[in-house]
Amino acid sequence: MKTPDELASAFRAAGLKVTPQRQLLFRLLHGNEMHPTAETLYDVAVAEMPGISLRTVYQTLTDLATMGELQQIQLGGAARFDPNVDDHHHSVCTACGEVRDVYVTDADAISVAGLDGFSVQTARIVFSGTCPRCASAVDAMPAVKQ
Amino acid sequence: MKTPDELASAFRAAGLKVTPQRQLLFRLLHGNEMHPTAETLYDVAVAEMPGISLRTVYQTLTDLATMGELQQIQLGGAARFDPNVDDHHHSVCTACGEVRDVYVTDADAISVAGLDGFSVQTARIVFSGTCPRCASAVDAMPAVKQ
DNA sequence: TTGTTAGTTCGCAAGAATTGCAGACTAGGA
DNA sequence: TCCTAGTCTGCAATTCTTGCGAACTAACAA
Repeated sequence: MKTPDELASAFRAAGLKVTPQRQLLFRLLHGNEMHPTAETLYDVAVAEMPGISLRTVYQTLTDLATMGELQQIQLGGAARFDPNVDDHHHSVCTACGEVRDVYVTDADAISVAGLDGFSVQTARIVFSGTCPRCASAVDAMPAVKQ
Repeated sequence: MKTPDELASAFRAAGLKVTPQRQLLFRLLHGNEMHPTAETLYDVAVAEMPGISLRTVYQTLTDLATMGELQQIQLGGAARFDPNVDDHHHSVCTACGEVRDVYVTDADAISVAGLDGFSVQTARIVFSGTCPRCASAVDAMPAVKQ
């Protein structure tokens, strides 16, 4: 994602206004690797700007996603937003729900069957499994009877 | 997914009952490549069994997914269900929303960075783009002024 | 065949996530 | 400073899904 200043310019260039609410969200998102939901981001935003509405957070996130400054990730439950728009993918821990960025190289090496003329714009990979922290938490747990 | 008869046995073996509603759904799902939502499947089911409830469809789909007989796909909007539990992936047309199965080989060839001890259980790829039908529909459309 | 009961179905209400709307407000140019 | 297109907020509405309880029934035993 662009820097807050660059986003401000981009918004003005697009005929959109740069409001304090938007500036706050630009700042909270920049470099953010938490893959927040709208609600999560709202919680943080409210702490800095009491009175900002969840509606505005949704609106701004949607705007940014439409402009391609944000990647929207659907994993079931609330959508997550990722300011990292580099070509990358995600891992999701099925235990704690944490989402992390994953970089895949040699993706061109794979062979795909069944596309039958389908023209691919994006290919997104989601790795599901257990993050190191949750894996060690299980190890540390006392045995549980089934 | 197993055949309806095999599913019936599996359900009984698991201490679950085989009701007419479930048998109908087993049948509607078997070999189904439509990737239906719960609602879509319900519409078809009601036609054959007036009175079956959407609640039961959700319940049965959840049961099947828990048993691993069904893959649940989250793409935003309603969840889709895929009785094909082979190792495969999906393409989604951004124009018409159609979901199709896609088979990827040599997937092991890719290199992944950033997993950092994350233990992968499943990797799912979603290809987004335009299906042949929608692509040709666009070609056939008169030019539109922006 | 009948009785028993654990599991199921159904309808409704509730919950979570998201969007539509309208009135008050304001950024940014004239 | 004024004007106005665009924005913000709160609320209602919508969509998708799940919780719950009463009525029902598959499946097993007698």
